[in-house]
Amino acid sequence: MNDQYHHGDLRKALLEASVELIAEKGVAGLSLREAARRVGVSHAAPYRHFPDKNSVLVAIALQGYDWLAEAGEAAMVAHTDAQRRLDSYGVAYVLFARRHPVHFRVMFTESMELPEGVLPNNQHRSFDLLVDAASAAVGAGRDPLLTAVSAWSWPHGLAMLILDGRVPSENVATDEQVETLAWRVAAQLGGTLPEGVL
Amino acid sequence: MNDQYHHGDLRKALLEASVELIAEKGVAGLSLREAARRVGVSHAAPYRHFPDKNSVLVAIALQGYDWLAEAGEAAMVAHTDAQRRLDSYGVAYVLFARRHPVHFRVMFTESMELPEGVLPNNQHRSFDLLVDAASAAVGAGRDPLLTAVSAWSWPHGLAMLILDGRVPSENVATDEQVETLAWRVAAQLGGTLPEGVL
DNA sequence: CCTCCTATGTAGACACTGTCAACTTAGGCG
DNA sequence: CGCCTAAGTTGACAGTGTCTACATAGGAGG
Repeated sequence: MNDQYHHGDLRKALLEASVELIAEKGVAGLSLREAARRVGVSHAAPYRHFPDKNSVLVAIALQGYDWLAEAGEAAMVAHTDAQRRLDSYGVAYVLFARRHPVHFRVMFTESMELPEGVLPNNQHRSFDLLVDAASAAVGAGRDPLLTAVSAWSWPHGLAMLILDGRVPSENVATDEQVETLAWRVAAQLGGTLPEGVL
Repeated sequence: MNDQYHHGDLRKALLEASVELIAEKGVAGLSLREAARRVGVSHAAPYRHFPDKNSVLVAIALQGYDWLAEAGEAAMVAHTDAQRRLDSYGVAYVLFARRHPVHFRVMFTESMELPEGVLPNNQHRSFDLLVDAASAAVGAGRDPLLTAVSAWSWPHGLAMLILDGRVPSENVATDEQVETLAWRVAAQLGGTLPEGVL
């Protein structure tokens, strides 16, 4: 009986409905009124939980950054070799984008404006991870920034291209295929292929 | 005296105003009515030249694909070594994104839907170029698709990260810096640095 | 030179959106 | 038990994309 006046956890329900909506119609297709409608609440109710539409996007993005950090950590912990750790992060990055396409898109959508002070320069665990791993992988005298940017660029691009349907779909039909492709790209770009990835 | 009833070339003027608007407020901030207003024409006038808002985005994107193809060709023609040609394409790709950020964003924005039959699977000169160069760079028995995807992923990611302000801005303040960074990333990812790029 | 046809423009309407202000209600705390 | 406040509602406003009906100008054909 929580479909009364007071909803159980409207904030959460709205976020879920928003993610669904974005999955259906894209980030630009998100409408707070439609989300409210789906949750069975009036059109202005969302404003009791979010100051504006952008804040909904921010909430989804922050959730995504956390998940990405977890996935990256989990992937790197299995390896000790610095380059292998970087590659693992990259593969996990691509796989994350594939498994949470809505969150990934929102994280990097132009129309979402992060509040001042929150990741103005990528100050988030998910990015610190990358920078730390890059520093560790850098030989004396090499540039950690360059290493980090390189290690970030290819998974970011690959993830985007896959989500945009720019990689022939028969090559990215399953999560396994995506993971294999990511490893092979990593190898092609200077890493070494771990055993058992073909 | 073309501020009469009939505008000189309203279609072109609208496209220019749209690009300006997007530069100011992002792709999501484009409004046909506002563009019409800036051009000094009524709110429905754009519909004499474009069936809908999406078509404006498509027109901008197609323009961008053409420019990208030109830039890629121009960059590759100077080199004969296959890997060097691929890297050159990548660097030109990043530089293109930097010089035409609006077009680049529109080209890869989720909210633009290309009409059926136009680049459904990247059938455009700009992408053919890449695939051809990849095929040429592939040793016997290696996978051309993998090579193309790899060679596309890093510039695409790097370009996106730069445009999103995710690369510390002091490292990408000028076109020269961007070009140098792109070359260094290419080298870091398996290519070889051409002479004179530091 | 005049007339009429059509491409190009305008005006007005509709449904939808984000957002605000004013009102209502329910549920927990004194 | 009553009241305060967090949470939800209703109604309004400006802005949007898009449609339909109307207006006009400028060139083609007589």
